[in-house]
Amino acid sequence: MKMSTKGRYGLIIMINLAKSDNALSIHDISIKENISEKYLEKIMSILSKAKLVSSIHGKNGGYKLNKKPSEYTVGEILRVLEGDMAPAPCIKDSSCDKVSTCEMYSFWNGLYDNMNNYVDNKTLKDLL
Amino acid sequence: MKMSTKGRYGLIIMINLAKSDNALSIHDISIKENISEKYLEKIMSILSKAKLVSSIHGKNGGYKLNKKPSEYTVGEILRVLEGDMAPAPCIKDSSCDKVSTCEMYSFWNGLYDNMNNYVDNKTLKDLL
DNA sequence: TGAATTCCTACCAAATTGGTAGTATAATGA
DNA sequence: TCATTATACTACCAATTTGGTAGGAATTCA
Repeated sequence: MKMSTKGRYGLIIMINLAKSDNALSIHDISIKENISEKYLEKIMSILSKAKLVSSIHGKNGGYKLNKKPSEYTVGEILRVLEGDMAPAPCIKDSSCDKVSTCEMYSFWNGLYDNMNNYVDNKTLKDLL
Repeated sequence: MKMSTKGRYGLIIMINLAKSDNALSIHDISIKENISEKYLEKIMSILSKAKLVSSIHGKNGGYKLNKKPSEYTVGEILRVLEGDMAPAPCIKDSSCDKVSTCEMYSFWNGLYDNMNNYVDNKTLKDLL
């Protein structure tokens, strides 16, 4: 039950973008946060493909947010980077036919609701 | 943010033991839950070393709980199998010196509290 | 045109996950 | 006492995930 660096670094990136008026390049963020440019690039690519940020090519380019910080929930950012937070497969894929009698199903489901509720009720702006 | 099979199977095992008056062998549980004996054995060994269950050698042997189901929190079981649920390293190891100014620290800490609170307020008996 | 920048494909090492195999050790009960 | 039924321990292994690195192509600006 840990966040990987992808989720944690991704959130750091988003906070940096939220605090900046102009676009930030990978190079800028790399220096500021001491994360390798190559690894940042990979994380940026995920954020960009998910349309959470948009990119500006060429000189003076970089990345910027697509919405106001208050319009991003932390949940939507983390889900893009880490995938869904369902603690057990039965919560999402319904491949288990024992859910109706399973003692654990409602437990996992409750944990899932709890976590989602927490991350979806914080916006990027709340973190600043 | 997923539970591994170790945590999930481990909880299944504990529920089986909670429902049984006498000791259950790995063989019994393996058949009932369709989990390989060898993998069950590995998980049992973790539970046993953590003193959550005790083992009985020889014929008619097996494993049994050390306490009443109502005296186990689900949290203590999951922590033994999965480790602590701290979503970010800064929550547990204090190796990061930026926590006082970090925008994310209280966010991760809140998530951590939330999850612990949920799993520590359910007992094994609650799951039955 | 040249520098700065993103974009894309590939590769890689280490750790974790989800096991399997074989044998030693202990307890029981006939 | 001895075969049977269990756990205990050590070692191995394949697949996946994590956390990167390398190199070059495409784009934009000055």
